[in-house]
Amino acid sequence: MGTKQQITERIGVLLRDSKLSVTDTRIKILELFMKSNGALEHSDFEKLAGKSFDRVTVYRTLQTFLDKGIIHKIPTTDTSVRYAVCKSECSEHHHHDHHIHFKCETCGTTICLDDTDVPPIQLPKGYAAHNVEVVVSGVCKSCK
Amino acid sequence: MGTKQQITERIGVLLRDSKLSVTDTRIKILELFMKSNGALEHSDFEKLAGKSFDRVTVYRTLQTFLDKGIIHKIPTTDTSVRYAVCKSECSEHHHHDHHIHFKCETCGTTICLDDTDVPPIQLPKGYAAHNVEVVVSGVCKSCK
DNA sequence: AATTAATTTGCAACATTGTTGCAAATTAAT
DNA sequence: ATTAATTTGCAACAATGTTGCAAATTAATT
Repeated sequence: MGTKQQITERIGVLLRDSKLSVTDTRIKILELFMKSNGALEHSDFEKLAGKSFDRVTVYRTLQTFLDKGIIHKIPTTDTSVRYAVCKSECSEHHHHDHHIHFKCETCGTTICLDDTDVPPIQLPKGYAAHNVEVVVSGVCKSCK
Repeated sequence: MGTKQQITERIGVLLRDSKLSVTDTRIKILELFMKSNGALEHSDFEKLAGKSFDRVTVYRTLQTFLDKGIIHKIPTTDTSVRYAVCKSECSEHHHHDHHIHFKCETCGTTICLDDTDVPPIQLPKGYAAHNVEVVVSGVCKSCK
């Protein structure tokens, strides 16, 4: 992962590449993503960072990162929205998240299984697929 | 689908089988599910049924139906929760929703593709799968 | 390096969504 | 028909998400 110094540097590059100002909030939020081994939801930022930034700023920052293809959403069956950082192939307006997501029922974390491809799906006649989301739930490596 | 009379009869049987009282609210909500060709979210009930029942009652009714295996949730990437009626194989505490879900980007409806199986997923070593959720988005038959 | 322009942030106020306790009403059981 | 059990609606609250706008920060310009 590199030193804290190096991470901050990498985040700076990432933000500038996305034509975004480099601000404390954005650095901090990306740091949280990189430290975490799983997906984060909105409430996690308040828990992890305390009151270091405003709720509204978090909403706006996450939306900005989504727009720029820096993070992506993971579907859930509850009202929370989970976010994870995209890999390099993602770009503005075009996400290439051809991986599946895994939610551990024991520890609760959701992770991207980057090396597990989404299988081809044979849809009924007349349907055109643009995107396939797969979320597997079960027990993860660390919890078994 | 049958006449309105027949539908009400079927709903009564369904509720009694689930050991639930047969009430106006429950009948009405199940009617809405059966009339609708897609999944419904909470706000739909207020739109479709107006003020005919209380918001709290809807929350509680949907929760009850979930508990009894009458309906199931469909994952989304937003804060809404979508529900659809289960097929007969579903029972209390055990859902067998081995079908995929399709969300049309044009008309916005989400449907169950009951005849499209969830493909097998090869997880990395150490992971155990209990449930696989697949949501495909694209253009549906009616919108193409 | 200082000034200006553009962007981002935080606050306040509000809108929406989900939850809980409890009394009244409805349904089921006797 | 009466009693018991369940369900509903209301009120009040908690949590979550949104918008406008002024102040602060960052980036661009001279």
